[in-house]
Amino acid sequence: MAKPNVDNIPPVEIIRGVTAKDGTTKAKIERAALTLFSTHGIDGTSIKQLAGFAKISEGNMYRYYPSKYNLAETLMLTIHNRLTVLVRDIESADSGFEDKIKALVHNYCTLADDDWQLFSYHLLHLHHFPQLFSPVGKTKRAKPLDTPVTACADMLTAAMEHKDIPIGNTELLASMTLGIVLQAAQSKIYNRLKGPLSTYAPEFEKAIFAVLRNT
Amino acid sequence: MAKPNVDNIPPVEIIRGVTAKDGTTKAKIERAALTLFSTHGIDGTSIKQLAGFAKISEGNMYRYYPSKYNLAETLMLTIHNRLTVLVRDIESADSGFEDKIKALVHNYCTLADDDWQLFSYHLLHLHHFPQLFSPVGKTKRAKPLDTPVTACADMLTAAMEHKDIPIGNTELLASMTLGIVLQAAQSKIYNRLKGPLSTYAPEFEKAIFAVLRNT
DNA sequence: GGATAATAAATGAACATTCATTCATTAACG
DNA sequence: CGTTAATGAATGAATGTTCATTTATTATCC
Repeated sequence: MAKPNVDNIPPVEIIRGVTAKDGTTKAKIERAALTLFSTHGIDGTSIKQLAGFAKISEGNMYRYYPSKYNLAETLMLTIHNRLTVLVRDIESADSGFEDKIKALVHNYCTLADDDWQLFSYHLLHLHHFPQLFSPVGKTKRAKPLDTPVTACADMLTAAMEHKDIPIGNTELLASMTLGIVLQAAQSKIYNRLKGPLSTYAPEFEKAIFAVLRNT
Repeated sequence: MAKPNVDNIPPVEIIRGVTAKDGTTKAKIERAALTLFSTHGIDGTSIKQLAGFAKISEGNMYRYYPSKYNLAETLMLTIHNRLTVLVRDIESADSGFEDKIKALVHNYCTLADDDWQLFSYHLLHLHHFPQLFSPVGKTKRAKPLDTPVTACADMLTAAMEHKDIPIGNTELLASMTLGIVLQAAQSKIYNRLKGPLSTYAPEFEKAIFAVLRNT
């Protein structure tokens, strides 16, 4: 298998084009990958299984992706960047803190519901790509990748400066509030919660405000 | 690789004996497995790598575990049962709700800190073992396995009956409150939070109470 | 205690199988 | 016809597991 290439990060506009659900061969490969990678892991899924699920030949896979790892990485970058952009867009918007949180929860849930396979893949297998979350690695990488958690932490820092919420450990608060939504998402994957994630958005909002305003 | 055996669940007293940190061969295998499985995944770790890390021969692995999958499953069952027992013990204790939550957070963090490798393995790779979390699978399994989440949900149900907290969706509340702690743990794995998890126990308690008492 | 026998632990090469990837060939299509 | 898409057999490296053999430890007997 090809080695990870940390610097192979397609620009967002290209990324946005991936993971369509139409019947093209590329889409069939991507949907097969999301399904099988999510349930059996990347290393636990073979090219033969992917090709079988997508109902194409093994060799034809390589016309669309140069390696299994590149396929897995591209999919992960897609959702990782979408989520990051989502948070950054809201962060830079011209609205009050309360509205921002509400928009954040709503958009996050909607994005997850829109492509639950892609979202699950991110939730379950992000740790396969250390370069995507490690704050500043040991390598000489000039700019560490932006992440949803970092973006959330930045939002909280700004909110503290504007005295919207009490001063606190931003990394910790970002983790705890994100955890409220993400663990519920995990419970949905495990069939402990039913229906779209958006169903629970009002509860998420209330819980997040409760945690953040806690002195 | 040997297939998963859902019914191969050692009793708790046997489970408790595993994952020592002494220099015995079995312990060396288990520590190597926890380290490599956590970072590279189960399917991403070969017997050769395990043996190399543990500094024993490949063949000798099979004197202590019949297969790679059994090793991975045994370790997962160990931590999964420890966590479940931890919650159940507190649930059945004769103390007030507030004290139970405090004890829960404290013991959970302490257990995690005591064997961070084992805890991380559980957090990152539980989804490799669907039989451990799927509430009631499609199989004719008589008794679905007890889990930490189920135990927490039961605690919340009791608390609602005793009017310690407002009525609500127990599964959702269990997810959200667990998420507060687990996402922080994940942030610690990703080096976004420093020091032992117990450091943040008081913050966890406050956040959990804030969420649970939220009307 | 020291020599010998019995048992347990450990090794690493050998095995069949599976893997990701390549490539010569064929099919589809404008 | 020429170009692109698709196939699936072929390749060699890597995989999990087995096993004959060696080494270490423990037990037995004089």
